[in-house]
Amino acid sequence: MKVSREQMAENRHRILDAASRLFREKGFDAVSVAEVMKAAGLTHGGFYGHFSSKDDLIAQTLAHVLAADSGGGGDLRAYVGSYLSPRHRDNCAGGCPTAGLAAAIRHQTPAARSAMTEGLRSQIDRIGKALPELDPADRRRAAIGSWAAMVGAVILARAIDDPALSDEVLEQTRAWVDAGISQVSAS
Amino acid sequence: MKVSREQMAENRHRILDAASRLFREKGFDAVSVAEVMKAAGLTHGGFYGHFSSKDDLIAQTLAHVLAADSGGGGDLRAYVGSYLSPRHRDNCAGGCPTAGLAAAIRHQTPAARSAMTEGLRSQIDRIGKALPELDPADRRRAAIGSWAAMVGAVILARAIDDPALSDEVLEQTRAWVDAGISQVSAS
DNA sequence: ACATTTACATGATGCCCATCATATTTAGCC
DNA sequence: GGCTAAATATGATGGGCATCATGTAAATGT
Repeated sequence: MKVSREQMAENRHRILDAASRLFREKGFDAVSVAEVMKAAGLTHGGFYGHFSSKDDLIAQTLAHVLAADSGGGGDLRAYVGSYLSPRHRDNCAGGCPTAGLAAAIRHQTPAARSAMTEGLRSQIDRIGKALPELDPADRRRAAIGSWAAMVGAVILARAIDDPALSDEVLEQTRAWVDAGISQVSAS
Repeated sequence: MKVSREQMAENRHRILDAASRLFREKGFDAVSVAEVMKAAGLTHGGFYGHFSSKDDLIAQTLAHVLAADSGGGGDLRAYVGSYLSPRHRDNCAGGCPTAGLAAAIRHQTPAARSAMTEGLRSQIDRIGKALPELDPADRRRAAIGSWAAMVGAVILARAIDDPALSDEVLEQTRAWVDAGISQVSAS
C-alpha cells in the first residue's frame, strides 16, 4: 500500500536508525536487509524503493549516524570519562559508531569510506575546539592522539572476556588521556 | 591420499598461516573455508580433519598469531614508529593482528575472545617492560594508554580514504605517544 | 608384504541472503 | 470522485558457503 510522502520520509528515517543500531551491535555482514526492515516495522520488499543496494544502505547509514554524532561539545574531560566508561563499552548499539564500525569500513565501498573520512575530520575538529588553552599544533596533536586512544581503548575493552582487564583498559586510558591533555606542550 | 605425519603438521601450519593472512586482509566473514584451504595449497575437503568448524579455525588462528606476535622487544620508540607507519597501515595481511581483527572479535566465539584476552595481556606486559624508567603504576598506565592509541590510530588510518589525513593520524599519534612515554609521572 | 588406518580429494546438500517480479492498496492530482 | 502513480507486501530466484558423504591412495605397524 502506498503511504503519504511524510510517512515515507519517516519510514526512511526509521530504516536508517534501525540499521545504525543493528550494524553497531552485530556488524555489517551479520545483519540482513530483511532484519533491518523488520526492525523498522516494515517488510523486506520495500527496501529497494529506498536504497539501491545493501552497500548503499551502509553508506547512507554511516553518513546519517556520523553526522548526528555530536562529540565533545562541552567539557572534554567529562566526554572522555563517559566515552571510556563500562556503560559505553557495553552499549554498542547506542554507542559511538566509530568505535563500533571503523574497523569494518576497510571492506566497504568508497562511499562508506568517504563518509567515515568526513566523520573523522569533524570529530578531530570538535575535540580540538575543546582544547582552547593549547596552541594550534599541540591542539591538533592532542585531539588526534586522544581520539585514537579513546577509540582503540573501547575496541580493545569490547574484544576481551576478562571484565577486570576490560575495566582497567578503560580506566587507565582515561587517566592517560587526561594526563596528556593537561600537559601537551612539555614534549 | 594419506600423507606423512610430518607433512600433516606442516599442512596444518600452512592452513593457520594462510588463514591468519586472509583474515587480517579481508575479515573473518569475507574469507571462506575453501579459500583458506586453497591458499594453503589444499582443497576444502580435508578441512574438517584439522578443525571442527570455521569458528574453531578462527579461534586457533588467533591463538597462533597472537602467540607469535612479538611486540616491543627492543626499543619502544622504534616499535611505535614502525607500528604507526604508512607501511604498517598498508600491510594488513602481514600486520598486527590486534589492529586487524580486534574489533571483529566481539562477534566471535568465547574461545576466540579468550585468545584475544591473553594476547592483550601479554602485549601490555611487553610494552610495560620496555618502560623500565617509570615506576610500576605509571608504567602500566603508559603501556595501556599507548597501546590503545596505537591500535586506534591504525584502525582509523585504515578506515579513511584521504591519504594526507591518514598519514597525519599516524604521525600525530606517534608524536603524542612519544611525548606521553617521556613524561608520565607529571600527571 | 599386507592390512588397516588415515589424510586428503571430489562431489553433494541445504541454508541463508541479496535482489528481483508481481500484486495490492492508497495518496496525490484533476 | 475517479485515475494514475507510487510505496509497500508477498512471493520467487539464484548464488555462495559451511558442512557432510564418500572415494582413494599412501603411510604405518606387525
